Amino acid sequence: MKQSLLAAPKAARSLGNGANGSKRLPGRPRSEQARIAIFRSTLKLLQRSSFAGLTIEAVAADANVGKATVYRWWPNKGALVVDAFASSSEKQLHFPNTGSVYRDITLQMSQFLSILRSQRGRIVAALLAGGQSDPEVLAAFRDRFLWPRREEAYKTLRRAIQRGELPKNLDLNVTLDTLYGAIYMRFLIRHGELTDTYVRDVCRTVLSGAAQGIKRSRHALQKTRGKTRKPLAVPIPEAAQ
Amino acid sequence: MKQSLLAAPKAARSLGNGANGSKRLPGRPRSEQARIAIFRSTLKLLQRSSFAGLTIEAVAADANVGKATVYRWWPNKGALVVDAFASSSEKQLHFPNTGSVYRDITLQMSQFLSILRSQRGRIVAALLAGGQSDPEVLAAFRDRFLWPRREEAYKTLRRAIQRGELPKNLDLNVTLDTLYGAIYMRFLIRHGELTDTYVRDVCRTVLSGAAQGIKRSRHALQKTRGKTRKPLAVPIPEAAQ
DNA sequence: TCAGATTCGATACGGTACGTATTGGATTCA
DNA sequence: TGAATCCAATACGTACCGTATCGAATCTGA
Repeated sequence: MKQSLLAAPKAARSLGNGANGSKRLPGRPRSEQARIAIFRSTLKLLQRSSFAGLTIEAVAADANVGKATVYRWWPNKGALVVDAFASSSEKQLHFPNTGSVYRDITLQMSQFLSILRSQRGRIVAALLAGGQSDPEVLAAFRDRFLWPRREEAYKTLRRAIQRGELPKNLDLNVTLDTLYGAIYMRFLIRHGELTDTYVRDVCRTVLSGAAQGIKRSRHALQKTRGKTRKPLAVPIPEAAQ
Repeated sequence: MKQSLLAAPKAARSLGNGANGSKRLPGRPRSEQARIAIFRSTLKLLQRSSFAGLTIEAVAADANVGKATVYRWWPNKGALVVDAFASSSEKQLHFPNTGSVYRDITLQMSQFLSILRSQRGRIVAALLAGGQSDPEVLAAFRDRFLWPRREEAYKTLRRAIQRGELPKNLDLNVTLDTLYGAIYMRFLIRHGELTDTYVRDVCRTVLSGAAQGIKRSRHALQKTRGKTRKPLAVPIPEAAQ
């Protein structure tokens, strides 16, 4: 029986002497110390190796833990890596609220970029690479990393729509995939530099395209009449100033 | 000594009884039949497995070829996969010249999409996944797949600039990464459907954004004066008609 | 015609990591 | 105290790695 990477570990035992009110199961409780050490070693080794190069044996050895202990709680490498990554990437990459979509998104993207460029970027690459052979790894990446951030991105775009910066009928997913796809593509294929200038260029292109909305050759005036659109504020690049 | 994946195989021996004018080296010539069979089996197995799951032993067995024969000509799995893929994807994915950037790119993108959705898409995924652990695989993907297509894409965009559909100072790489990044992202993360509608939405967003060019708050009139810009033709989506 | 060079498929080899099983000791509850 | 569960350590069979060796096949050049 295959086990979902998202489900709780194999046994629903409480961790350590957690005072979670419920009855503690008999027997020796799971070692919180071992769990932490395994996560730490997983992330540490992933920064020097790749997903394919990471071995459970090396993780167990580095964490001073029995190999069977790893296999007891995680069914495979993908589950372990996803868990370790998720535990380390919560409460990160929030969107600001500056009153300008362009600024909100470029700021968050720059944060994202600095993560991708750091050692932790290797982990994102490892997850996406491993996800191509294991659908559950990919699903876990989406559920535990992509969607939480995207929920915030939706709110950011909706605020912009309410301000009149973006049209009401904007397809949020297309907009976000176009924005972030440009980042992911350069990150994964590495055919160009991931700079803050690039972030600004991408945001300027996509957001000004999104601001135009659906072009109507005939009915444009009727639709926008009576609604004053606040023009999208996009900065002038230095070279053109 | 590490060998480049792009270089010729380990020995520069001619294939079969090739009448290439030059002197044939002594000894038994390399078997063209074996080479073809190895490529065929590699691609065949990659459609059912992943990059990580593919083994040289399985390829050799499927091709009825000695394992040493594979290792004689390709230093590792990455080199083999890249070679097999490149040999099968030449002369594909050309850009049309319809007189409209929007049509040129949506048409080529739809072609690309149908490849990604087919069994062959698994090979692209395998290359990009494998490339995250092996920089040479990624380099080979760029050199033998990405750049040849991008050269054509440059020409397509330059034609559009000459027609006045796109501004002269357009950053071609940013434009193309934004266009195709949206495709690669959905393809690799699989969080949304890869449909022709998506292709049109992405193209409309990016190209209308690119058409606006660099917004100048003060000097816009002077710059565009005397040059009649042919407006970018972007179709109206059905839902809005 | 034959010697030399090189490839071929087949097979054997040591090495590494896999995932499982077992063992003996530690920790907790009833 | 006994049952239950965890722990680290270790042994095990399997799969694939990449290399080496073998005799047979195929080509060049003398």
